[in-house]
Amino acid sequence: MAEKVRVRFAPSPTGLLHLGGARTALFNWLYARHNKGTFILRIEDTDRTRSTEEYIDAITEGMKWLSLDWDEGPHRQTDRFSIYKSYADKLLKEGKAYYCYCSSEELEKRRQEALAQGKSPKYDGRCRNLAEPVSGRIPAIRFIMPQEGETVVDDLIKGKVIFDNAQLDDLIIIRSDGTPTYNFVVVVDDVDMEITHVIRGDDHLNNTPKQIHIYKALGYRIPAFAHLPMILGPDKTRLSKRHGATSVTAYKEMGYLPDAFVNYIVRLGWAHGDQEIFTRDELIEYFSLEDVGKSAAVFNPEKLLWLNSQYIIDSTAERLGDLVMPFLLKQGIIKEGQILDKEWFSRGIRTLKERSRTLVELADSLRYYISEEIEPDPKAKEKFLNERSLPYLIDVKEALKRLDNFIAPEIEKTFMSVVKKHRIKLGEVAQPVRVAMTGKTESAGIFEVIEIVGKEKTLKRLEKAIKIIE
RNA sequence: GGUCCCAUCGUCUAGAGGCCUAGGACGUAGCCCUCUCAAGGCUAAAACACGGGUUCGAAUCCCGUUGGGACCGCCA
Repeated sequence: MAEKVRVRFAPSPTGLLHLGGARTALFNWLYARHNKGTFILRIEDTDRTRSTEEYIDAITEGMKWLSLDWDEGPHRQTDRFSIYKSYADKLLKEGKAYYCYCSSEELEKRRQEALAQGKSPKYDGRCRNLAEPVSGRIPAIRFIMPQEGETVVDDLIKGKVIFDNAQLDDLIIIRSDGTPTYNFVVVVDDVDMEITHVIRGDDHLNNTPKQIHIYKALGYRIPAFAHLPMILGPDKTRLSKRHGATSVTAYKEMGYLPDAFVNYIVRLGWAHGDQEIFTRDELIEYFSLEDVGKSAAVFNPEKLLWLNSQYIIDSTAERLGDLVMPFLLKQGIIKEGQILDKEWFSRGIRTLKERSRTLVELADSLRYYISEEIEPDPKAKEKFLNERSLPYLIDVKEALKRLDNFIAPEIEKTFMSVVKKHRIKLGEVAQPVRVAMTGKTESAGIFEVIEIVGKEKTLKRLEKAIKIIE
């Protein structure tokens, strides 16, 4: 390895950071970290009408949430227009580019006609050999593509891909308004930033031969390419808004842990034997482009949910406590400034870790520990808070009232005495009590719930349930 | 329409010609555990798209078919 690896993630700020972008960023980041190289963030905002500051913030925030830290940037292409201009002038002077006076309306019309006739809608090169400027028109600048021979893209993932140059057309590198276009700036920037490996989605594979010719015209060495397969929605089409949540921010808000999310998307197109769960360090150690698959992957929310639950189980109660706080606030379970006893809070979380798949679910369960009052779910109330369970509830309440050592094992003993007295199964008393305590038919172990809720609130909740029945 | 890419259980994937009676994971079903729900454990159903080659031998190599996807902008 003679040369230091330099890679970049180059999103256009025309939307939030989506799944596919996040994975492209992740693979670039992993490649850089694995090879002790440099990871650069570059904002491709040459399309000024669609790019916004808000989206730039959203993208960097998404990356921060995933802990994908960059070493250089964010560079912004709008800050670099003079660089592109000078390269374009150079090409013009060397006869490798020319002014094109066709209007976008004319171009669009010709394109539609060609398509309608089933022909390839490529530019016919009519301005290529113009002797005189067309007066009254502001020209765009086109790059001259070779029309013969073939271009080979030697891709690290797809292998050798051969393109016929005859299908390439002279592409616009500078618009008539003077702004540069994507296929041009991407090359200039990758050259200027000394990018060694271009790792991006395979929707760019067809652009690559054009870019290779620009590299050549500029007299630069061509970087290595690695085209990542797409991530598709459940209907196997490209992931888009209609597939529901596609931005990383949405997953943050749904209560996913960033490490679980990263673990999920890294396995879309990459594998390391049979291993499913990886620490960040393992990812960096194992990651290799050779292990990236060629075929597109369908996004599967169920598996992400499972991974998230595994990450929750493996997290400490203290960390989960910090993570769940914003959700408790948002779900109205605690108020701003409300202070919870740390030890008590962690105990509660420990009982809920393995039954919460997301932080939203965890917060929701925490409600029955934290809230003063419990509103029983109507169905649960109907099924368990009735005449039949009334005597059990009364006996449990009375027994607990007499209990001083209010800890789970002692609470269990009081339940067993009620069970013995009525010759019933534990479930017959546990379920009504659960509904009284949590409002639901499922929860953490009932003795632990009672211990954590505490004697005072427990008695209140039982009394309330008894009152409901009577 | 043209060009390019891709093809193993429903989904993510392991698989570099014999270790494959095709492995793991999610999901699904059943059982165990059990105060509920989970978690955990065990078990089951579930795939090499199809057709030709090459080879002693093919999920693996080649060709074709079919199917899916991406791109063909003064978007990126």
